[in-house]
Amino acid sequence: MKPKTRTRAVPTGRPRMEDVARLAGVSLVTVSRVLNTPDAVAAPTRQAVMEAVRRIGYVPNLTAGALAGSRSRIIAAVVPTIANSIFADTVQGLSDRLEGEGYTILLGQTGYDAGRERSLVTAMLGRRPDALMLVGAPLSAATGRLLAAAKIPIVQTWEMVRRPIDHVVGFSNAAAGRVVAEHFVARGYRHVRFVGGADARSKARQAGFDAALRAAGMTPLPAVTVPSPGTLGHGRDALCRVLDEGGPTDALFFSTDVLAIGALLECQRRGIAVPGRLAIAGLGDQDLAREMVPPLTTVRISGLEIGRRAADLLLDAIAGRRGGAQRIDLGVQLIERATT
Amino acid sequence: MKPKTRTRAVPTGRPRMEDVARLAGVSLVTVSRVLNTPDAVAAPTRQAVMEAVRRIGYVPNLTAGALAGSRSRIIAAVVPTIANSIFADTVQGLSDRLEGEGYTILLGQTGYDAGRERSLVTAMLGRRPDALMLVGAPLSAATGRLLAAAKIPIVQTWEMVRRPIDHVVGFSNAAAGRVVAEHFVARGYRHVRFVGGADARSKARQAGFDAALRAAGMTPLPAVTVPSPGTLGHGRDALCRVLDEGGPTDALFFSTDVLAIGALLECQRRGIAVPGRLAIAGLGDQDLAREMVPPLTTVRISGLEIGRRAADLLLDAIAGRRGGAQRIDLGVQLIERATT
DNA sequence: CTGAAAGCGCTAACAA
DNA sequence: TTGTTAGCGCTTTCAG
Repeated sequence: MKPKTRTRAVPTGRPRMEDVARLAGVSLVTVSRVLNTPDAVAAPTRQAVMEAVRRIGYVPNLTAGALAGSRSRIIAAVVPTIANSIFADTVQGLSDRLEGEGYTILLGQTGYDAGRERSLVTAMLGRRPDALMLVGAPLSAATGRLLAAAKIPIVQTWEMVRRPIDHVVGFSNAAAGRVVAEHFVARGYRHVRFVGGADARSKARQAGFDAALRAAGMTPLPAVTVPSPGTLGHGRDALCRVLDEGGPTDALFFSTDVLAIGALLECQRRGIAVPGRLAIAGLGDQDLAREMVPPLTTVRISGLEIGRRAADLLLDAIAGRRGGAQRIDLGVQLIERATT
Repeated sequence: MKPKTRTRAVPTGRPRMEDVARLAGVSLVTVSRVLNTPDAVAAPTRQAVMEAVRRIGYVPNLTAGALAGSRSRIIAAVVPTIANSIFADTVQGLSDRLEGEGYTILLGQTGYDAGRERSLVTAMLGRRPDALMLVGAPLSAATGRLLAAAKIPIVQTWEMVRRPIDHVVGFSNAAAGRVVAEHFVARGYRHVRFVGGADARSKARQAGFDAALRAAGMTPLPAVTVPSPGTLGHGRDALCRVLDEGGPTDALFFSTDVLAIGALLECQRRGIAVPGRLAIAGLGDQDLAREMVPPLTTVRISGLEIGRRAADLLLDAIAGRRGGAQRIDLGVQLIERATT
């Protein structure tokens, strides 16, 4: 037994392209072509190869393909959190568009933590994705540098980031705050207040809200800060705090629908008339906002659409279509319903 | 200029391990060791390498690592849908546990479609994940074969699959239906009905529900079928259908909290007394179920816990700990609240 | 239209 | 503790 070149690296044992080639009686390259550029191969050859693929249950090793080729066909998605959140819609939109194009989604959650974001992004970049989507601005400069150095198409979402790394698909969070403020003013509310998290988007909504109030000659009451991500419980707690303080508050703008609905439900429990005693507005226009009794006034934002547009942008960028960095502002729209 | 071995494959242009090695004055393997098994390298060497890594902003190519080594450090997660769904919690739980261990999550959605599931699983398996989590049983035998042939740890969740591929972390959907049925019987409801989707888990809940009713000498009214994934709108529509038919229905078991809440809100809109005129129960015990007014009777299922346990199981299996296939039944618990 | 050769960037065995 | 060597499974030139 001649010990021909002892194998060092560990083989996987799974069928390889070479096995398919042998069975089909063609060379390995031909198999590769059938799989990647079928039109470049004669029909009979193609069929023989496909048959062989089927027979041995060959599943191409995309890791090897990614290493050898230029593209990994992986898109990374970085969101603050996925559970009970509006970002799930964005991931869905992104994924729906991309799966059909042969891309796979790498998902990561930062939990609004800068350190976690950094290690997450490092790990994802290590997979050499063809593009990356993230929500908002990086939580730290280090992450920003990492992203910029990656030299791949990047799309930031959910806000019109000031100094974008590359593309942006979002809306003005300040404008969202403004339209609610203007609505409150028009409705005659005078003691209004913002409730939201400490994250950048929430702060931007608050800033826009406060600025519009001042422009109308009003002084916003101090904001109520809640943890991110917002939950129904946080919305309820915020309402309790406002009520317990016993101030003159007559309208509340919550940074997200979830918070607003948590508060609205607490009002129902306590028998507080909405909007009679207290007006409530949210942001997101989730299904539940429309279905609530009474239906919630909110700012319409389509997380799904953000995801889809981000996907389209990334696809174009990967293909080398379009010129420079795009900045897509999806705009905001106030949906006036019964809680204000 | 001697044209030494013209490069064929396309280099990425990003710094490689070799670049770090040169700068640190060590060999390539040493860099690899510093990154993977730092304890196997002398402290001064390690520091020199780390410094070099920092200087040139080296991000290890995990694709190359996966190809050369045995592990990809990728875990695939296959769920029906992620937006507005209980599965988002499971993905979160899985991801929370796994990220800390250096794994990255590949996410895919089947949309309850067998064909899409098949191509999705093929694509994911092509990335050679170290393990895979999926919700329930494969939608087709073809997917099942693909999964079994992958020879990696697999965990099926959200149901105690009859013939599992490998591990299972779930609960008995039939038992969930049963506890609700028994509760309805005990409460004295006599004209009860199931509302749910056409997916396997929903059907199992219905079967358990119907069986328990028959065991109590009752005949369940025909079930109302809604599309999967369930939405608030579907719940509302189902309620409308039941009401329009004008039958004697006095209690409704919805396959998910979302459906139940959609119906509950419609009851509020129509001024239908719950549970006076109609009792409503859901499944999932999402935050909203507890916060609703009145709070919803439901079956507690922790999607987060399912994800966490699945992650733990997979981690053990990858490490070679534990013996055969595990079957973890998290059980079901009826949470009696005010809607029944 | 098909094939041969040359890597992609890294890890694993082996030796020093 | 560190270095050398031989691949992992595929795509990409370049020839034919």
